[in-house]
Amino acid sequence: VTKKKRGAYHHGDLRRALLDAAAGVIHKEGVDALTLRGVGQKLGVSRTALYRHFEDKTDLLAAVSSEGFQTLYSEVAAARSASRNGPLEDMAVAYVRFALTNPSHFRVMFGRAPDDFARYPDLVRHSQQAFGILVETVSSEQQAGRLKAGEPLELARILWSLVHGIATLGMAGPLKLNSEQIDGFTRTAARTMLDGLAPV
Amino acid sequence: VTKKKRGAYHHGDLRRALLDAAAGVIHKEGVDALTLRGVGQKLGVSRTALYRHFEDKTDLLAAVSSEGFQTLYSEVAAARSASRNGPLEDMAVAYVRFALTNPSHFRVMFGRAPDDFARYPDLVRHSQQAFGILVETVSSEQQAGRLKAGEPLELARILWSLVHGIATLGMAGPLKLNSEQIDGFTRTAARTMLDGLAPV
DNA sequence: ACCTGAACACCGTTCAAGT
DNA sequence: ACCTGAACACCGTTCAAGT
Repeated sequence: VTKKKRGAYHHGDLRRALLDAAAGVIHKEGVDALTLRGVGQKLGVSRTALYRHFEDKTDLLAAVSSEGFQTLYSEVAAARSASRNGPLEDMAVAYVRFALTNPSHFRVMFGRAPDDFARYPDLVRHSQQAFGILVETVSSEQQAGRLKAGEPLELARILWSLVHGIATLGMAGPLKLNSEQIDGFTRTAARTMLDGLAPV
Repeated sequence: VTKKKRGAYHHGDLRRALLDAAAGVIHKEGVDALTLRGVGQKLGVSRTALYRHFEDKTDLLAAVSSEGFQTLYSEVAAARSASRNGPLEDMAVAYVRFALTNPSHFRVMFGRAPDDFARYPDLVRHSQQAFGILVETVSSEQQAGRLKAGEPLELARILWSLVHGIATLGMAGPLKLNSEQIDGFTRTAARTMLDGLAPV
């Protein structure tokens, strides 16, 4: 975040800078602390400059959310590639880790009313991509005989619910697990579920 | 919501009225639409009358949240008493139904940063009570030989995560299930998990 | 005790005007 | 095109004053 001299134009990639600044505030202080005026000020830009790049505040949040889904996707994909304990278990750990490392960002991605974000095709696409890798992995695990038969979409939804629940509750506190315990808990939960999904 | 003549005192249970009005706005229009001024106006009361009963807006939301946990608890408890398909499965359905029937209320209960609500003992107590009935049920199902042995607290956490994930994702849309499908999905998910939890 | 209006320090957003 | 300050219609919250 570099200041620039007053009166000069930004003339860099202001959109990128706004996105990074917004994500930074969200990460450090939470969504409630995010104000368009504050972000502008931080970049040495007027409070309305933002409207050249985003329709409104929701639009900004949708873009931040969209980038969150891209990060989530790539971290889950990396976990699958480097998997040591089975792809589904390691993907689950990566998902939960992302949530606990970026709790405010995660809340922006999932904490809003569905309609708020439905009209952002980019966001919808990236969130579907993040789910897609799970469905795909379930399918290939079935074909490899490591998972019981059944509609892969349904099995994926069940697994996603479990992992998402751990992420949400672990974050919100009620699970009362610290960051060292959470990995182990996630693995236990995944294995418990997988035992029930083992081939007969 | 009855209007009263201008200038007169409220002199009823204003706290109760404020709580109900707030919950009503949250239910119908979402949390973002909740303003202290609007609630006061709806009750024919000045915009600062509320501060005689609540410290600030967060305090109001904590109280609304607390009542949400009480409702959730009693609906889950009722489902256990009237259970036909096993207590855990029917409790799961009740939990998810509550979330989908009161999505905005549910988001207020779970969607905030943990620290926001930690300092409200009433809220903490009621949310723990809601979790307590699950731990207790897991424990009694184990004693009845219908669940495999193990730390009941851990098994309860796993089950809670699954059910909470369904509630959150079902609500947010990504699960893409309508209210008729969600019951069936919840039952399937619970059974899938329970198969893995069956005694050996 | 309980309630009031006025005032303060903020917001997001619009818009005519500048370069 | 991109950026600006002024203005508008809101917020939550504080506070001295009323009954």
